[in-house]
Amino acid sequence: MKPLPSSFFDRPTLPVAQDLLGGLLIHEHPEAGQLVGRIVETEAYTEDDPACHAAHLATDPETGAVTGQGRGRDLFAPPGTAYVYLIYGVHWLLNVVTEPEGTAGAVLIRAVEPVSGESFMQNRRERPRDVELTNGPGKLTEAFDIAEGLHGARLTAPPVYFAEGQVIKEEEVAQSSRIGISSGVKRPWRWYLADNRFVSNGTPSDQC
DNA sequence: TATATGATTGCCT
DNA sequence: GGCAATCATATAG
Repeated sequence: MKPLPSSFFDRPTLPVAQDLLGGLLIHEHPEAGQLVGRIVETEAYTEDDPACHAAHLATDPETGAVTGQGRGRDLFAPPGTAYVYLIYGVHWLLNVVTEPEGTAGAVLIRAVEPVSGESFMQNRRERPRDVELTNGPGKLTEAFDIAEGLHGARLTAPPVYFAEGQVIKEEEVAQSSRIGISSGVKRPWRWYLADNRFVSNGTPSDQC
C-alpha cells in the first residue's frame, strides 16, 4: 500500500477529516505483521477551536516560535506527524497533525473497522468481541498497539501510516458535533459512516 | 504547591 | 445509568 503523502495533511483540517473516512490505517507491526483498519469516524480540532489542546497557544509572528507550554505545542508540528496523548490517565488517543508547520490542527481517529490482523487485535483487547474491538478512539489504539512511543512520528511512512481506501459517497457520510467535550460543542466537526457498525457509541456534546 | 478536570472505557447496580 | 481508574495539564492561591 502506498502511504498518503504530507501534502494530503497540509490542508485545512476539516476537509482532511472528511477525506480520511473510508481510508486505511496501517501498522506494519514487527510481531503481528500488517494491522489494517478502515477509518469510519473522525473529528477535527483547529487552532482557533476552544476544544483544541492548542486553544490558548500561539506562534510569535516575528520568530515563528510557539508561545505557551503543554502538549498542545506539538499540534504545530509539520503535517502528517502523529499526535498521541493520554486521556483520563488511562487511554491513548491517535491524532494526525494537519495544516502547515506553525499552524495548529489535527484529526482525531475515533473508530475503524478491522480489515486484517483481527486475531492479534483480539489478543490485545480485554473485550475482543465484535465491534468492541475498535469502535472507539481508545479501543483502536489498544488493538493497533499504538501508544506514547508513536508520538511525534511521521505517519507518511511505515511503520504506521494511512493509505487510500474506497471512495465514500456523500450520502454515506453523517455529521454531528464532537463527543466528550465541554467547549466548542456547537462545532459540527465529527464525521462518520452512517450505519457502519464500528462507529463509536458516544453521544454528541450538543445533545443533553 | 494543591486541586480540578478531561477528545474514555469497562465494570457495577 | 452511575462511577472508578489514573495522570498530564491548567488554574488557583
